[in-house]
Amino acid sequence: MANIHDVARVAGVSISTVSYALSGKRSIAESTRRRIDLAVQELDYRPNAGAQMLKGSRTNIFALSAPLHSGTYAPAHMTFVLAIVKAAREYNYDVLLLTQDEATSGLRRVARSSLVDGILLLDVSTEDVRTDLIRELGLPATVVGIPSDTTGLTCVDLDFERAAEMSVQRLVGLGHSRIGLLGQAPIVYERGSNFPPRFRDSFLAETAKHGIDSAFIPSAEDSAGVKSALDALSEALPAMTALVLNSNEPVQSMVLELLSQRGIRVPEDLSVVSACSSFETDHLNPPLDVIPLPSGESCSRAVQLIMAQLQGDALPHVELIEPRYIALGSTASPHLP
Amino acid sequence: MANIHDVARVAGVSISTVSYALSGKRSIAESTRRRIDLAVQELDYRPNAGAQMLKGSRTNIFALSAPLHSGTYAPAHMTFVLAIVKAAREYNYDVLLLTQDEATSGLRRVARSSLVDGILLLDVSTEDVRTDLIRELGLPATVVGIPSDTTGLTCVDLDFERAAEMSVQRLVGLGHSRIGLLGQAPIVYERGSNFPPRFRDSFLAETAKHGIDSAFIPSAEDSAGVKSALDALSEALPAMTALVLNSNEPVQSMVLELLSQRGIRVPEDLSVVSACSSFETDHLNPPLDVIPLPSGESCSRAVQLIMAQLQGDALPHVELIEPRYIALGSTASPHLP
DNA sequence: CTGAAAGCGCTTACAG
DNA sequence: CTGAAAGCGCTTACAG
Repeated sequence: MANIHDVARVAGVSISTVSYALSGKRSIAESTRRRIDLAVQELDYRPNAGAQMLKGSRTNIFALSAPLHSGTYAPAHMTFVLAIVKAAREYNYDVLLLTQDEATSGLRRVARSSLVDGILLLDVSTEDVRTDLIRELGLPATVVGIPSDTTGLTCVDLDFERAAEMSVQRLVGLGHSRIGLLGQAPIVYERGSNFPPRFRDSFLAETAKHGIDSAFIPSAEDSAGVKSALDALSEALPAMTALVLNSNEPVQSMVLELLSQRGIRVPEDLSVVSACSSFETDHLNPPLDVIPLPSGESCSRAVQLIMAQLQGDALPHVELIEPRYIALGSTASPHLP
Repeated sequence: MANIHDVARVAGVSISTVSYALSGKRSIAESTRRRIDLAVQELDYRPNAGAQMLKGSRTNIFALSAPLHSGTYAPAHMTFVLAIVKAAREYNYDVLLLTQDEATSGLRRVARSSLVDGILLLDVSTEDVRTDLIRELGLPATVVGIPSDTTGLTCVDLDFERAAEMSVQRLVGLGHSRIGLLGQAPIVYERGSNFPPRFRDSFLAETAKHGIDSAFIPSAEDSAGVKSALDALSEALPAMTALVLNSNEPVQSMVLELLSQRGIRVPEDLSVVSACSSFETDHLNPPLDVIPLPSGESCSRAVQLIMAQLQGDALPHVELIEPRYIALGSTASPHLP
């Protein structure tokens, strides 16, 4: 493999000139730059990553801690992982993937060996051991999600509270006064996952604020579970005219299938909103109004925030992304009896 | 951050002794080793990754090229990614995640900058540009999946042909003579994905070999698509008594739901086999006989094979993993009319 | 606008 | 059983 000395020799300059030409850290005569570029091309030269890490102050690698918790919807998780990689690449950063098994030990290892410049945390729970570790390591880090104690952390996430409010306001604005919320699997609420409870609590607070009836039921992910969750919802909230879904794609599909089987039309008989969904709802039948879970935006912002920390001009803070409501025709004013 | 000189000073030895003590590459007096271990503990020392890369011949990082193709079932994909990371960690390797956007340029970049010791390819298609690149780079590499031209490549995958044979043989052994195969989305077969066609072709060959009737129908993934695929299958193969599913979890769920709705009992009226499935089938209703897609085994073997290449004792070859048939009660002898 | 040189933190022959 | 020293391939003050 060609090294910087080879390039310098071919271009007829010193290695420092080659280094500066490549980094752009000082001005180089046009003709010199041309010769260096040619030599680089000819030799297919790329600076050795190890040498750059050792000498430079950057490794250009981030660690991504992406544990797959039970109950986490894998496609959404995958979407975030890919979005992080994509966002990191825009700053010329690569991503080292760390998983469940090594949640804290792996982070500690890559941090202490100076293998990474920073840490990105995905899928944080309310009480997450990784957040303590991050405080201890003192490395630049961004958390996607909001743990209960955010002291000293940089966090970014969709504003789930606001998303719940938007869902309710939309439906209340249309005249609904009996709104149900179908949630995720019970385990998701128990294991301290951070956003489903945030959504649920805000939903309940907002409906209460408007003085209307509401009910929340979590739902298992198999068809029997969805069926019984829907039944429980009807029972808890007779004459429900609007339904907010905060669940994964198969569950939402099943709900629509069940409604159709029972002759319940959307939106004529029931308005339905798909809230904080990681997938497209326009191919559902019918397409659902949606507040998207903006993985691209969250991850892109997460990377920007870690880059700012690397440059030293950033203070720990929590950043909430404003939700967008996309109407696709699944909500309407309720039929008044 | 403490470096090797700090450790040497605290332990009262030379840096080379520290290095050898940590690498185990030469024998160290018990008392010396103890002092070094203590110093390492006290300083929380970890060798600098960049320096090790530069000086040592290994970076201890693999690149994992894991593009998410349209039509790929994300949970299965995620399972493989996690299994690769887990397997790599057992050899003290970390994994750098590369995605779609940079399929070849990213691999070239990390290879030419000596950032990685080898490359792992996931989800290869029959004609995959990444395989040519791997031949060109000459770096250790393992491909999970079987492209059409395997010359010079090290490949590992479940033996899908054999899995299809096993499914058919199981059913033929029970006396079935009209066996249907429900496949994945049509796009999966068109875009050159490597295993679904392998499974399909082997299924058709094996049923032909036994002289029995069979039919193959691909299936879209939404409930309407599954319904019409099942109908098409019944039409193509009237009086079908056994069904092989080579599809993702939501589709298999929907199939079982539809069968139940139509009063078709499993296995009394229809034997069903779940083939090459990345998910557990024991919580389906009813649980399905399954030939698992062994992501752990494939990935663990993929990493073993790349480690062997690093040690220089490995020749390019294709390695097929023998499928296992797990009976969970969803197959039985057909009712004779 | 360019170059010579120090040094980042290791590993590993070489030497005893 | 241990140490002194060279050198991996860069970056970056320092100097002109």
